Amino acid sequence: MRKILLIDAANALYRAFFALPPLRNAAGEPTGAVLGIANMLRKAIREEKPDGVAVVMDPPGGSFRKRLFKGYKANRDAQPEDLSVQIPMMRELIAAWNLPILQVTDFEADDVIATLVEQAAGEFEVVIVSTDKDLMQLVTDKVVLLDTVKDRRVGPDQVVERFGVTPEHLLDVRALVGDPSDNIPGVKGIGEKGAAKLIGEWGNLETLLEHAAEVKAKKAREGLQTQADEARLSKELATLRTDVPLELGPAELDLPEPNVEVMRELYKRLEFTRLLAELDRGDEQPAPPRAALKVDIVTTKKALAASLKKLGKAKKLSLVLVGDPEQGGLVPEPVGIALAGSEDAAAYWGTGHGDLLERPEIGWEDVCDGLRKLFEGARPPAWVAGNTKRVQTLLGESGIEMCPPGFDVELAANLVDPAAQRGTSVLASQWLGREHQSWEELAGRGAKATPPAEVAVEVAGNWAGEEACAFLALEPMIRARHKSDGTDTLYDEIELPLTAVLSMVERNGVRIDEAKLHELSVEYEKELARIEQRIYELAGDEFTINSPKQLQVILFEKLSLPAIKKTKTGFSTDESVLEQLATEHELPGEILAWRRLAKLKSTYVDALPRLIDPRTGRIHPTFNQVGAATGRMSSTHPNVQNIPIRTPEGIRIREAFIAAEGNVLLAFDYSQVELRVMAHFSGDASLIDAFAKGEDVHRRTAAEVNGVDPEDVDDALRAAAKAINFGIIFGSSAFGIANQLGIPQSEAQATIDRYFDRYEGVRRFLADTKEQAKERGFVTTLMGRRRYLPDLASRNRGLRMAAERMAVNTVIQGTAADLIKKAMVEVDQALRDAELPARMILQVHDELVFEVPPEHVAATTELVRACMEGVYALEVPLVVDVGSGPNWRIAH
DNA sequence: GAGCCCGCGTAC
DNA sequence: GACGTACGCGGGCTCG
Repeated sequence: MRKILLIDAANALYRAFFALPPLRNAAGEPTGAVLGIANMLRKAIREEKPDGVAVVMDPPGGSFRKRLFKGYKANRDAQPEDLSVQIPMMRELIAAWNLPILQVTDFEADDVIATLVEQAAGEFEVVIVSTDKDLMQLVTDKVVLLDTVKDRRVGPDQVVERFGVTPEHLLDVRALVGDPSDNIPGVKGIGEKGAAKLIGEWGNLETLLEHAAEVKAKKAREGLQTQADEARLSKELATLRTDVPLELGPAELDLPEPNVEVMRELYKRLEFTRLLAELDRGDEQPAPPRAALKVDIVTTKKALAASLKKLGKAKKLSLVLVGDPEQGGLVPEPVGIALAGSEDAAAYWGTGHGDLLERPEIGWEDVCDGLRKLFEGARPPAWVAGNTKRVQTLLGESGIEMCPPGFDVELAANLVDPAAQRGTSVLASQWLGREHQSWEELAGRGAKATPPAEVAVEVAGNWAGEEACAFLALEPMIRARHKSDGTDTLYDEIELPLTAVLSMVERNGVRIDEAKLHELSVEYEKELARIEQRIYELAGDEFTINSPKQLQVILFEKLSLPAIKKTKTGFSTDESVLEQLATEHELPGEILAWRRLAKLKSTYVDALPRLIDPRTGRIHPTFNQVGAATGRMSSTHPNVQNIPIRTPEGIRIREAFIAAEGNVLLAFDYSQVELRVMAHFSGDASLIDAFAKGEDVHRRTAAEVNGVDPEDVDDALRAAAKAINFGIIFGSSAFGIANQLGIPQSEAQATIDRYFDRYEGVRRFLADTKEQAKERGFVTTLMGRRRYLPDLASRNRGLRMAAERMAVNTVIQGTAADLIKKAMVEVDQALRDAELPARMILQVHDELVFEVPPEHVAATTELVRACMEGVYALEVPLVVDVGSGPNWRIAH
């Protein structure tokens, strides 16, 4: 029997897009989804050996279903720009294969496929490459769905397994369940399990609806009785048409010869190196999915000695630690470590694995001894890891001070494309075209995950060894990319050395005054209870104050206060709304007061003590060196970068961040760093002059924009100027600024216009930045950090404008991040050189905090300030404000 | 109960 | 639609 292969292009494209890391070629074009399709086509044709192939696509402009039901697919998100631009590339690819594309106006791809299946009935075997549930109704013993990614086929048995009914009954089940992704309503209260049971009992939808009253489950019965029409509509929507007019029938499909020349050019342009190599080899066999790899599983002292001998010869070692994922604090002891000296061989030293059959006889101490032998010699090998900061912190805690790392895979990949931040091991495997699981895929995620210690030592070892080898293979590829992108200096001189500095910052940690927080907790508790009673009195009812949903009922239904703003799910009760309502009723003001205290209590006062490490009595935040797409860092467990400062109640929390016994805190703050960066880039004469003279820039701006003397600028004028200065950095519109200042939009616009008349250079900088970003598809910071912004080319105005704001903001925010990161590396070195005992303990975007004995305050102040101010010669001076004291409130 | 999203609020 | 970058809390929903 002849076999035909039908490719559901949209399904494959979406799947590849979301499953694969967002690869790009050097020209900045996104290519990941097309690579996915290319692999899928190659694999499906090679393995299925079909007699005929067709690619099926949805037509532009939707299908007849939209007329049946206005809401059809209405809740779909807009197609991401990075995906849209890959559709023409996909067409090029299909053309190179010489495959026909079937696309019929007013019918979806699913209908085309159903029609082909109908026409093929009995005469052809049909393989549909798709994971779409709607297509499962077509499955028979001659028609299967193929998932090339997971290598899974869906036949009648799999449908029964998945849905509990045979394919013929699937439509009825789908009618009840609906499909949120297509906005098909279904019947509320009935899920997949319930639907299968009901259809199993009653045979089909109509019979079930007739006997709805007899259904036992209350929710389902009521649903069926009230939503019969929805169910029928859902069924109609999910029913595939088999009468689509087609230019080609199953008998006309064949397996054409691909156009190798066209394909080669396309692969070259898209930089599909592995496919290209395969094409050039004329290789019919696929490249091996896994590198042939040998992992030496070491669990005995004897084997460890032998392994050490072998590894001792390597000039470079790649390390992969296996252990519990960090939950903040100083990470726990790992259960094993993989070490690879070459791309095809690794060792895994297992210690903590609990296999009963082969419990390792070596312990973590033995591993540490081994590592010392390898790394603490006179000429230690270079070393590489996925997250070198974590390795340094963790081994450091075990008493092994590692030399600075040679390469950090996650960091390096981030500099190539900061948006590509998910699952680095997976991403890594994509660069190499090699299958490699993430740890989550191997062991599961969250509560259901197998703890590392319970994963068999061979399994963990093979995984870790594979990853270690992959890192070695990745290094030259990513380095080459850095070189061509111009991110190599940023990487070598700032980001990589910074890992060691941050590792130390995390290990230093911050001392917390637990007693003080406890006091605050008790005090806030009392006050909250008091406000709570008052709120219940005013509301005339008890409710969960922290629930916006319940609060809406009280405010807008019970008290009939005016609803001012909407959120996605209802009416907003945020601060600005409550502020406005406070003029009409006493309750909103009390809610605000309650919220402020409750926020402080739950997020800081009560949460911080729980993070104190009992071994050090301090909190040890984890810094994500590339936490933000702009290059800024972020912090977790806790987030030390959003500790309150603006309100009197909030600032008391800073008093709980204290210096170690016999020390003080020293805080260094870059003054107006982002505005200075803007002055530098724009070359704006007036702005540069203001900074050169050390003036108060906001005051100067207010004076210039309003044509008055700086002495005559009052608080309101200065505040307005400040809002505009910051607004420029954020890309605010008149609307945004008007909102923030509570002035009419026209007035805000007039002020903005006057601003740009006075600051011509700033206007030009904004325009130039956007224009260049559009040309290149990305922006760069002072140190060459890149951020791709594909939405700059979007046809959607909202998306495009947002991307333009990000472009400007990234240049400024990212440059400020570059500067402080560079300063951190240099300060760290300078403190060592000067042998000062100051310890860096915090970074808050434009601020560095140190802990230092009082007798060294003067020297440290001098040295750190000089480093920070001299980090880069901008067109304007960099100025650092310094403060010191027993706690962070006073030091800042 | 775990996991996720939402609304909200904190910082720079 | 309208101001950029983060993290984290409690409520509440879904799923098993």
